Amino acid sequence: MQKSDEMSEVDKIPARARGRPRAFDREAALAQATRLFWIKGFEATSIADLTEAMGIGSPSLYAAFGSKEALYAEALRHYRDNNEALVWAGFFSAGTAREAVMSLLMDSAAALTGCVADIPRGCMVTLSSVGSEGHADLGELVRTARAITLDRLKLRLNQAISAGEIPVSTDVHALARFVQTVQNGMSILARDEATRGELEAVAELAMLGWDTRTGDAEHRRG
Amino acid sequence: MQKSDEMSEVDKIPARARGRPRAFDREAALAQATRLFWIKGFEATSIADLTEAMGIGSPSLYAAFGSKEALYAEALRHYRDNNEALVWAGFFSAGTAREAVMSLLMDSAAALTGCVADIPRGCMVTLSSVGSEGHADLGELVRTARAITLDRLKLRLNQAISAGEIPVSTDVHALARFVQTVQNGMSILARDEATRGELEAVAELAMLGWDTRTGDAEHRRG
DNA sequence: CTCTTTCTGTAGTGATCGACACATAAATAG
DNA sequence: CTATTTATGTGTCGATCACTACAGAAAGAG
Repeated sequence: MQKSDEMSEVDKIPARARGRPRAFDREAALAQATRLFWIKGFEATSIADLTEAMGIGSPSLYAAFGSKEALYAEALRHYRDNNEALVWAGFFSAGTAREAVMSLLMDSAAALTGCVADIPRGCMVTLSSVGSEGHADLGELVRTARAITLDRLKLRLNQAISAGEIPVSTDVHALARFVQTVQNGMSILARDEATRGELEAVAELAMLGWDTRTGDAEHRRG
Repeated sequence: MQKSDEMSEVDKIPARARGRPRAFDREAALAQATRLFWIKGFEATSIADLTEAMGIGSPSLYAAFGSKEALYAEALRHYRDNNEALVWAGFFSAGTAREAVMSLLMDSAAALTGCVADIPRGCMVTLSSVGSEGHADLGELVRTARAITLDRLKLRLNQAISAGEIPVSTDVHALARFVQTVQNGMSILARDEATRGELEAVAELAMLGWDTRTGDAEHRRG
């Protein structure tokens, strides 16, 4: 099921494959395809749209990526590799679960509104709707990607309980679902042109619920 | 721009139009079209899908609705007329802004998971992505529909301020954006098979943020 | 050089897209 | 009855869909 002769044992010194060399930068073309899928979605993006944006002919596209579905799958990977850190770096480097979640929501507010890089608004994974009948495999792929957020949040919350940071009685699943809900909702608002400041205010309000639920009184306001 | 000879002055006693009568129930067919658009979205739903679900031929569809875009616009209206009350009835009948928002989120948790009627998961308007280039008019239509939620929330919050229910210092816009974000996020979770109970827990956590922000101490937990 | 391998551009595959021409059927108006 | 009006079913329009056959071009291997 996988191309086996892509990465041979000879890796150092490119060592020109065999035949005529590819005339375009595969990663650069993939980046353009990712951007297009991100903005328009899978169904609404045609091969003609893609070849124009990538600057190549359709035979080159199919030779390099296999099919539209396979290209989308690779675009998802490229999206993760290049944009995940924008939203999750602070989460993973934070000292407490509260700071981690706060970072996640604040960085999301910035990233989803295209304020930290020249990227489209909203999350490509969150807003993807390829799962709606047909393309079942791609649907499963994006649904799995969406589930990762929940897993990471629950893992971090459980660590916080072990560390005594938040009460053992905390409903980890519900709290993680809440944060996931807020982040998802921010993607939709971002696509409807909400500003970074508006989403940051939403993040702050979300953290108030966090503080109350986890009994962290020192951060409360009002 | 409107069909002028649809509702003539003679309204009582149907008074058979003139030619051959329509062989199908227009509203029933529209209901089927709405359901299909709701589940699959505008782009992914083809005329063939629609005619099959509606049980009519394509000439009948075009004679009755004009075009795919016009049918979608009518489907949006049908969606609002038949489903808005499921989510907004409690909001409008509530005595306080807090109860109104709580009702909105709780009823959303039930409706979005298909628990109160035989309807698809998630909100048709929230999850619609017809705005992504092409079909600019439909994009504007759904964006306007999405904005109504924010308007209603802000209106209700301002009333609450006038009534002395919440502090004058409350950031109405931010709080409304927050509730809108949570409701939007719930649509995405609902489509990913989250349960009514999970979304209700999310709604409760969201209300904790509300209570802290509005200084409503009696509802706090922890 | 020739042979093999791989990529590129032209051109086009069958399938499906949204939308409609046309003839016929079913109603009213006279 | 005939004339008019409207809806339906068959068949199909040009455009676009995802995808490829084919021939030539550009590289290494011998």
